[in-house]
Amino acid sequence: MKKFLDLISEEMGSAFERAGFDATLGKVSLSNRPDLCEYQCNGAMAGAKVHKKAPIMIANAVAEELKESAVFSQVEVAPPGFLNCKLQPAFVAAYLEEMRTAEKFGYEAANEPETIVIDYGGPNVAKPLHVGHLRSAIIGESIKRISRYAGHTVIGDIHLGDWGLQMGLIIYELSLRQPDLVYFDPDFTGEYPKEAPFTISELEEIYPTASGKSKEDPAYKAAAMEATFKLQSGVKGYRALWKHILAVSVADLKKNYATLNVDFDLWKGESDGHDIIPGMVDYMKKGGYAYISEGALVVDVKEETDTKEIPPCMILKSDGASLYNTTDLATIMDRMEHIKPNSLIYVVDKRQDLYFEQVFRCARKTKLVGPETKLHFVGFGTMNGKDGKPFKTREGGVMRLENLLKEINQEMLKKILENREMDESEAKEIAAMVALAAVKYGDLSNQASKDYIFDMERFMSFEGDTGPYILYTIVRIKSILNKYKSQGGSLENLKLNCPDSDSEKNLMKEIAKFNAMVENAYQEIAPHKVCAFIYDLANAFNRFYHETKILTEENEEKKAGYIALLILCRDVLETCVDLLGFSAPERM
RNA sequence: GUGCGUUUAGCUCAGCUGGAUAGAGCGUUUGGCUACGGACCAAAAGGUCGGGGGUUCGAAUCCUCUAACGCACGCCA
Repeated sequence: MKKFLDLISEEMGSAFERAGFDATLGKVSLSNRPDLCEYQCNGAMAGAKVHKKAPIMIANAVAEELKESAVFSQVEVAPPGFLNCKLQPAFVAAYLEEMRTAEKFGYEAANEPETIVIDYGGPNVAKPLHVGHLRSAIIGESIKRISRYAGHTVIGDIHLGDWGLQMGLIIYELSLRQPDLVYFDPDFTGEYPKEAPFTISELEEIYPTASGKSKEDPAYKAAAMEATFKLQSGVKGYRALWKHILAVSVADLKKNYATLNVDFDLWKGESDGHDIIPGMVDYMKKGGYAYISEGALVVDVKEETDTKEIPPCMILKSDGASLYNTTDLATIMDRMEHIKPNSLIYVVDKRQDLYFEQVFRCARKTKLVGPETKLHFVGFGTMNGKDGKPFKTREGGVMRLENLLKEINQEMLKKILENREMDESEAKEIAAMVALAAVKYGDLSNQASKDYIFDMERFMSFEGDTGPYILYTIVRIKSILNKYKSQGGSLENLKLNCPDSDSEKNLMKEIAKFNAMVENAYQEIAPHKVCAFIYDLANAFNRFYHETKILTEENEEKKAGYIALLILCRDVLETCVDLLGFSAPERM
C-alpha cells in the first residue's frame, strides 16, 4: 500500500501540476498548527523562486484546483502561502479499511530481501550479565525484529567473549583447587567426563577470585597466561575443560536472555574466529596490507580526508598474540564467507566507536568486505543512575542483571496486587510482563546513541510515556472486545465507519502512519520511532475511548464499526510492541 | 592536545531532515467517575532551543566561532 502522506501528496502534487507548477512542490506534511488544519503544504513558498510568482498566488491557484477533491474536504490559503488542508472522512476511512484487510496493515516489505547480521549481546563466558549488557540486548533485539518485519533475513549473533585470558584464569584456578581432575593429567588418554566439574554459581565465584589474585600476584598471572596459551594451542584436557565452562555458562545465559525475551540465532564467540586467524594474518601479509610497526603487526587505516590521526588497526600484538580486533576481523571474514550478508550491524557501546572505525576500514582495505556490503556501527550510550553517573548498586558495585530484574518484578507485583485481585501465580506472570515492558520501553524510547537515565520509578509508572501505559491501553481494548463478545457480538464481518467525530478520525489518522513509521524506523535503525508512534496512538485511542460510547451505541452498524477500529488498533499496537521485544497480557 | 558526542520548560526526553504560535511526560495548579478498566481524560502555568555571528522570504534544524560537560585517542575488551 502507498503511504498515507504520499497519497495525499500525490493529490496535492497533481493540483500543482494542473495549475501549471511543478508537481514535486505538492509535498504534504502534518500540520504544526492543529488549530488551523490537519495537514499543510508549503510548496507554494518553495516554488516562488522557480516559478517567479508570489507564493500566495501559487497557493490560491492550487487551492482552486482542489475544490472538488475526493481527498481534501477543505483547502485554505494562509499568508504568505501556506496551504491548510483537512481530509475527507470517507477518504480516511477507505484507507483504513484497506489497511485493515491487508497483509502487515499494508506495509510493503522489501521485495528483494537482504541478509543482515546483527552482532549484539556480547556477554562474557563465566561472568554474570550485568546492566552493561542490558542495552545491547534490548536494542539489538528490537533492531532484529524491525528488520525482520521489513522483510529481511536477519541473523542475530551473540558474539560471546569466550577466548581471552579470562578462560586461562579460570582453568588455572581450577587446577589449584582440584588438581586431581583428569583434565590436568597430561598422560590421560581416555574419554573425559560428560558432566562439568562445577556449577554456574561456582564458576561465577571462581572468575572474580582468580582475577583478583592475578592482579596481586605476578606469578599467578603468568601461570594463568600459560594456561591461556595451552588452551589456545589445543591441549586436550584444557580444551575439554573449556568446553565444560562454555556449556555451563551458555545454558545459564540462555535462561537469562529468555527472561528478557531476547534470543539469538547464532551463539558464536571469539573462539570461532580463532582457527581462521592464521590464514587471515597470512592473507593480510601477502596482500601487502599488514606490516610490523613497533613490534606489532598492523594495517594502516588512515585516509586523506581524516581530520585527525587515526591509529593503525592492530592485527597481532608484539608477542604474536591475537586481540579484540583480530577476532572481530576473523569473525567478519567468517561471516562474509559463510553468510554473505548485505549488511552487518554492530550494537555496541558507543565508546568503541574508534575501534570499529578502524576495524571497518581495515576490513574494507583488505577486501574482506566489498563495497556492496554495508557496515553499521550502532553505538549506544551509557545507562546512568538518577544522579547522572553510571548505574550502580546502592553499595556502588556493578548491578547484576538478574538482581535488577528481580527487584523490578517484585515492585511491579506489589503494584499489580494493589489494584487487582488475582491469584499469585497469575499476578507474578503479569508482573514479569509489565516489568519487562517498563524496562524495555524506558530504554528504547530514548535515542540509542544517547546516554540515558535509568529511573525505574518513572519507567514503572502507569501514567505518561511508559511501557505500562502502552500495555494498559492494549489491555483496555482487549477488555472491551471481550465484553462485546460476551454480549453476543461477533468479531467477524465488520466494517469501519466513516468517522464522524474528531477523535475517531484522529485515531484513524494515527493508525494510518504505521507503514511510513516502520519504514523510517528500519531505515534509520531507530526503535525509538516505534515508541513515539505507539505513544501517540495510545493517546489517540484513549481520547477516542473517553469521548465515545462504544458498547452502548444503539446503532448496531456503527457499533460494529467501532469494534472493527478497536481490533485494528489493538493489532497495530501489539505488532509494534512485538517489534520492541515485549508483549501485552490479557489483563493486568 | 586532537577528534567525536551532548547542551531544548523545574526534572526526563521528542522535534517528521528548513516552515506559521518549538512539543510530550513527570512535577505544580484546576476541572471531570450513573457508560465499555479513573492505572483514565480535559485545561492552565512554565522556553532569549548553551552563547555570538552568518546563510534566506523563513533556522532548534545548515555554515562559522565560542563555552560547559561527557567520551575516545597502538599492544584491554
